[in-house]
Amino acid sequence: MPVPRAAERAAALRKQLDDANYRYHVLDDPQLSDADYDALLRELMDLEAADPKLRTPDSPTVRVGSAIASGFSPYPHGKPMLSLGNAFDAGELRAFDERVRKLAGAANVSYTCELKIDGLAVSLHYENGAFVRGGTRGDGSVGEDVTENLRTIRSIPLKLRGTGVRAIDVRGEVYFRRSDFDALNARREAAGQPLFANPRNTASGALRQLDPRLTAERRLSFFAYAVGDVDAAGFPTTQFGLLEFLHAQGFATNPHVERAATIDDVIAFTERWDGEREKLDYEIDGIVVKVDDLALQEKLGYAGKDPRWAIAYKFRAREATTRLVRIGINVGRTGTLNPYAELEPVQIGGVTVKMATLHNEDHIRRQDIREGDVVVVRRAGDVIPQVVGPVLAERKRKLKEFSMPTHCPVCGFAVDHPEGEAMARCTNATCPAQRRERVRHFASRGAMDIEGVGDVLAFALVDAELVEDVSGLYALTAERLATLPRMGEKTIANVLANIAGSKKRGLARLLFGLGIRMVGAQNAAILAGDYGTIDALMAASEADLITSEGIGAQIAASVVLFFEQAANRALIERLRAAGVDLTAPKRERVSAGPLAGKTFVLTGTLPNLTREEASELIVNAGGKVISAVSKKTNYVVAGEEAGTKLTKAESLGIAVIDEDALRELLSGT
DNA sequence: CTGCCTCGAGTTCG
DNA sequence: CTCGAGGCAG
Repeated sequence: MPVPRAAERAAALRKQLDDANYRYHVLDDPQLSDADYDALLRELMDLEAADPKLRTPDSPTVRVGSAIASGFSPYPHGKPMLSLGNAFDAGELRAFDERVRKLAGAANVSYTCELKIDGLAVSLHYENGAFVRGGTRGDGSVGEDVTENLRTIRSIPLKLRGTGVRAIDVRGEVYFRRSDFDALNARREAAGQPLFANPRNTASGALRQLDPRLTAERRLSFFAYAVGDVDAAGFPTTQFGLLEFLHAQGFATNPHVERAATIDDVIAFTERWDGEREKLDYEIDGIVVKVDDLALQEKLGYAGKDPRWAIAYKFRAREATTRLVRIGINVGRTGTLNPYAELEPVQIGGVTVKMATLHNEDHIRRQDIREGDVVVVRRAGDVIPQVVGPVLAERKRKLKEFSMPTHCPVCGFAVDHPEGEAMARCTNATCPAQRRERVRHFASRGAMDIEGVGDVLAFALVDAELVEDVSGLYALTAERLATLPRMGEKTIANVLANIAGSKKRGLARLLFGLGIRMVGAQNAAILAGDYGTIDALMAASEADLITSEGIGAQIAASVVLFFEQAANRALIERLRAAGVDLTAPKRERVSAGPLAGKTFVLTGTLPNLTREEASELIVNAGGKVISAVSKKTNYVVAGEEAGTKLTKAESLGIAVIDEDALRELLSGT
């Protein structure tokens, strides 16, 4: 016989832990700290371990996970689990509404709008108030039995709280909270394990773990939103009422649900959440719209597999999975080896993505990305595609780990990868890839701004050996250009005129164009302004150079090193002989002006000004334009489609102004 | 030495 | 836009 006091204590603990779970996961109003919860849970586990007879199937201790399964048995669904038709814009929602109203023979139909959680649909079966088993959606009629894993999810009640329910199948979504996902990845990073790519695929993997203890560690969550077969008294008559019913039974239901009286309200709901979805602690991929009246749902019925009474409005995707076919290597103008991913083309947010940067070797290893993997691809800031990580569950066979080549893929020279540095470099200064990139950079907009000499022509010139280094551009003749394909008379004349025109861009742009390591547009302008001529700069020692604002030992050393090279000195002489302006125009020091001492950051697209124009106006008024928002920023000028800088500004409480407000500041009013 | 503020470099698609 | 890393103030 168990000691009665132990049995009583176990029952009391169970009740306390159960209540704590309910308050935390369903009511979102925790009253017990995590540490206290863990202490109580451990006490109960000890009691149960000392006397196995004290164990009950609905004890909170099952949530830490029990025996390892060898595979999953099939889980047949009573009523099939639905798939929904999709709508991608307001027009398709209206068409859906019209169909519904016509079939219903009603002038107006009201709907419920629910967030479509990006997780995995599951079905949970309860008998006489207790959770008995649960399975994944599978093909809708048969899924996999993942009962033991579902037990570990704390927002799934092991006992129903209400009475009168004899049997019920509750449907809902298992998902990962972003905060739990980030914490999991932080733990993995600390342990040197590869990171998971996104919450959805990780949740899917976690639910299909054979060892429930691993599932328990992942901390999944659950929202209930529908029922299958049900045998209960006092069942609600609307979808909205159904959600309230589920909540009363102890299920977490999503709080952001609304009744919509008309399709216009539905559309307003979808638009609102498309903008606010980033603010949630979980990912949603759309809005589920259902006819609110359950009797009307029944009447409308099904068209094939899809119900006629519900539709899923899908947001434009920001993320997709595709296969990574190959990892290629580009060589940059500074010799950096830049790995990139060749992808099977995939649509993301309306564009086809087939390439994405992989940054560097470290990044690839940290994410454990390999050729042949199925990967998650995202458009960062909705523009530049990036490979977030592999979907490990899809890695069916062994794939080779990535390693950076030890020799330059273009010229075959040794690759230098200093300890502790992110980038590997080709050591050959005359590497054809580097020469091509240097010519392209020299002609680019921020540098000498030679229209017509973009990457295609720059590469062709180097490959055809018409241009060996940037000074070669000034030695080009019409006859030589004519030997290249697609170069007609007119094009040739234009290109030559533009090259000639670039001779008077001045020292600052030229310095930037030369591509000295660590000398970008900003530092080039500072050096040009301080030294005035290239001869003065070439004569400067490291000690001289570091007296310039923002120039430290490393940059100074890089500049000196560049001008020490005989090849570079010869290059400068050829530029001089060609008549290229090697002096800086007088730096107009605007220390007064309406914007004196103020710093600005530009983001987004302004209605009437380009970024360059806005920047020039600010500088001419004595202000300063910097690239990143920090506490020292005075104003953020935001236009259409402003990015993360706007968010940052808001969080730092920095003044955000539009173009009109900027003009007011400029005019000094 | 640390933490913040900058700048440099490479980035995709239409 | 993002990441890495240099410069510099505290």
